Amino acid sequence: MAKTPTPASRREEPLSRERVVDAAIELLDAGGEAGLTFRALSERLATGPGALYGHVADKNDLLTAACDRIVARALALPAAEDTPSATLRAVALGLFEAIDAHPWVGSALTRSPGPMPMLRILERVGQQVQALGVAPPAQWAAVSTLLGFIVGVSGQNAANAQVAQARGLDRDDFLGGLATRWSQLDPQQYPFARRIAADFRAHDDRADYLAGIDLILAGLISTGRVRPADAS
Amino acid sequence: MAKTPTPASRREEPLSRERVVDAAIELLDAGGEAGLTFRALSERLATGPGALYGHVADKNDLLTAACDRIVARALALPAAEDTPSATLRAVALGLFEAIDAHPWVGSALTRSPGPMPMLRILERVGQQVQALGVAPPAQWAAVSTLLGFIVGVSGQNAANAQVAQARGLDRDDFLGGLATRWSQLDPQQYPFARRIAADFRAHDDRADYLAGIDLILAGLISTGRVRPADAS
DNA sequence: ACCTGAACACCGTTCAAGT
DNA sequence: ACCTGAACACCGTTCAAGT
Repeated sequence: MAKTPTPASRREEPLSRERVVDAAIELLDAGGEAGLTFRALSERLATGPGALYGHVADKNDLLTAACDRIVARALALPAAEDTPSATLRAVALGLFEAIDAHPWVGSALTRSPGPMPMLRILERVGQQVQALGVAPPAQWAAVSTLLGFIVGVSGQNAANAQVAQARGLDRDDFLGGLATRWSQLDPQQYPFARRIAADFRAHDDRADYLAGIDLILAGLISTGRVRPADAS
Repeated sequence: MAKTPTPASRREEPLSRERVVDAAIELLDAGGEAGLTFRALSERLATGPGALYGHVADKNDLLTAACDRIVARALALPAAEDTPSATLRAVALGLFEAIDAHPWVGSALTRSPGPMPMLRILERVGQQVQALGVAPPAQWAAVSTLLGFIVGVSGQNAANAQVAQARGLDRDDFLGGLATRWSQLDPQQYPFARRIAADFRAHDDRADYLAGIDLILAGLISTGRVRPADAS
């Protein structure tokens, strides 16, 4: 029932945008998007709420900056692999895991399409698509498919985790409960959901995610946009 | 500068969950997620804010119900086509257009993974995946890929539209502005974004979205999970 | 049984006053 | 120049009082 997990970092160094964003990430990780409050944040930084506006335009700016920090870190991690498609898989998995660890990033990413965070992902994914040998006219469609899939599925997965956490369940109990409810649906109206329930209970998010990436890569190969040799 | 576009529906019939959700959708369409307020909603329904809690558990319940209404309508529309993949494309496009017309549905969908709206989409997409002849063990991975892509890309597209609308720009001006900014990026750090900028300016969201669906279908075929004859 | 609307415990944001 | 923190204009939600 601890209201303040860490008593608050004392005020040694002066306030800075970096320190504000760091503290915001801690609050977001601890309490989700609802946990980020200018009052809680200023308390943690041992100052008044008004002081934050010297380093951050508004709450949206703060959320985007926090999101960007996580994304930048996640993209910096995976090294170049032997083949473009292996690197692409590593980048995609790195993002999946970063969003899984910081579920609020999922919704924050979708909200701010213009600025930095999405651009970083676009660049990293785009470079691999180009390295795969996709011709310029087809590059945009390939990148937009991959981008949508990566951000969409990672965000969905994180949302699942958030709901589970909010209800105090672990992932397996949450999926299990959902699967049980599906298996009890009206067979006339929901035949597929009923039948898939068991597979859903046992599924591996990470494996399915990577399978999706591979499915898209397979599509790029089979439509002649990538030479098979270029995809690991 | 009209604060109340429609003066408010007079109170003839009694309050009901349906009427509350209908009014919520109007507010959401008019002002996005920020436009939905229990005060504005109760005013529109000529009652007090407290009265709404008789028909709706809380704001999240209301948002999910509104989302579900839109999704149910969108899924009811597309008729069965000649082939499963053509039907799948029609369903996917119907959702894309519904989310484009009601951008708040994008984020609402991602937020509530358990309940109805996602289940409806899962069922509809799942039935087509099954009709395509995908074997049961591979069905879940195929459905989860399609689901993530459909919801992810549609939501991303809607978020773009929302940001553009919030800044008072039309879609072309918004994309054009983004493309211009990309084309001015540092060529060392963002070579891909720079080069893709022109294609991005000219791209067709709907066409790219359908191309993504086809890419995933092509992947299902080439990995032997679907017989080519079964995909239109 | 259902509605009403004031009241409660919060928000993000601003801005005069301080240092 | 930068911080402070009270004040403003809002929220979602509750609940005694009404009908």
